Amino acid sequence: MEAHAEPHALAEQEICGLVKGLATQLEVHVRERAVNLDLTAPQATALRELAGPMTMRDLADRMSCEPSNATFIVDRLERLGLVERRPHPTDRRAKILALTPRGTDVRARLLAMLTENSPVTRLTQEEQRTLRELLLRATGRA
Amino acid sequence: MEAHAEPHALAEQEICGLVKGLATQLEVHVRERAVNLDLTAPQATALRELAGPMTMRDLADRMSCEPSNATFIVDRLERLGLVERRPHPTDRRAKILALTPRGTDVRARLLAMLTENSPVTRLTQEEQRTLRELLLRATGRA
DNA sequence: CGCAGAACGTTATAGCTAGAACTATTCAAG
DNA sequence: CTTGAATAGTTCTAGCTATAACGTTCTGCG
Repeated sequence: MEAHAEPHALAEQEICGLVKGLATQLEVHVRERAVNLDLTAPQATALRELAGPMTMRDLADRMSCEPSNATFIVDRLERLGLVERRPHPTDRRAKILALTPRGTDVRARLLAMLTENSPVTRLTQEEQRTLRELLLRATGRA
Repeated sequence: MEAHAEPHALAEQEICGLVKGLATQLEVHVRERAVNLDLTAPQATALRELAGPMTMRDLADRMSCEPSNATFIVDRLERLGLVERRPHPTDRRAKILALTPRGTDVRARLLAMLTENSPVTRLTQEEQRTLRELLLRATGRA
C-alpha cells in the first residue's frame, strides 16, 4: 500500500497542497479587495510590493514571478497612471519604479483593505511568527 | 513612518510574499520533474492528486483551482491516455476520473521523482508537522 | 408529486504567466 | 583597454487560469 510504503512522501504532498491552497486563498483575498479600486489581483499585488522605489528585477523577485511578467503588469500600472519608470542613476540598463501621487494614494487604500480579514488572521501573532520562520527556512531565505 | 504605524500589517504582507514564494518554488520543482515525463506542471500536479478515483470537482478542490481549469487539464491527460472519464454510478451529472494502466505507471514514476530534493526537505520532520498544522489552521481546514 | 434552488461539468472568453530570443549595458579577466 | 560572460529589461508566443454563461441532473421543501 502506498500509505505504508512512503508515509514521509505523503506528508510532503499534503504540505504542497496546503501551500497552494493558502496561496490561492490569499490571491482571492487580494482580488476581492482589488476590484474596489478597479485593479486586477496581480496589479494590486505589485502595488502592495512597491513599498519604495525599486527596479523591475526587484519587483519580480518580490512577486516571485519572471521579469517578463513584471513588464506586463507594470505596463498596465503605468497606463493607469499609478507607477512611473525612471532611469536608474548609475545603471543605464535598469529602471527605477516609483509611485505617482495617485499611486501612493491608491496603495494606501489598498493596504488598509488588505489588512482586514486576511486568511492569515486565523492565526495568532505567535503562530504567525512561527509560520514566518518556517517559510523562511523552507524557501531557503534563512 | 509606515513601519511604525502598522507593524502587524507588515508581518502579514511578508507572510503573503513567503507563501507565494514557496508555492512558486514547489511549482518549479514539479515542472522540472514533469518535463522528464513529457508533462506540464499542472498536468503533473493533477496526476499527483489523483491518488484514487474521484470526481472533477474533487480534483479541482485538491488542486485549489476552478472546475473549468480541471476540465482543461483532464482533457489533455485523457488525450495522453493517462486518465479516463467514467460515468458516476449514482450521480449522472458527475464523472469519475480513473487512471489508465499507463497513467498508474507514469504517476508512480512521477511520485518517486517528486520526493527527491523538494524544497520542503529543507525542514525537519518535526518542522514539517508544525508547518502542516499552521497551514491547516490558516486555510480554515482545521 | 412538482417546483425552486443548488450542484456537476463544459464552453467561450479575457487575462495572466513562463520561456526563449533579443538588445543594451555592465562586469570581470586578461 | 578589450573581449567574453553575465545582467536588466523587453517582446513574442504558447499555455495556463478564472469568470461568466449554459445545459443537465440532483435535492429539499411544500
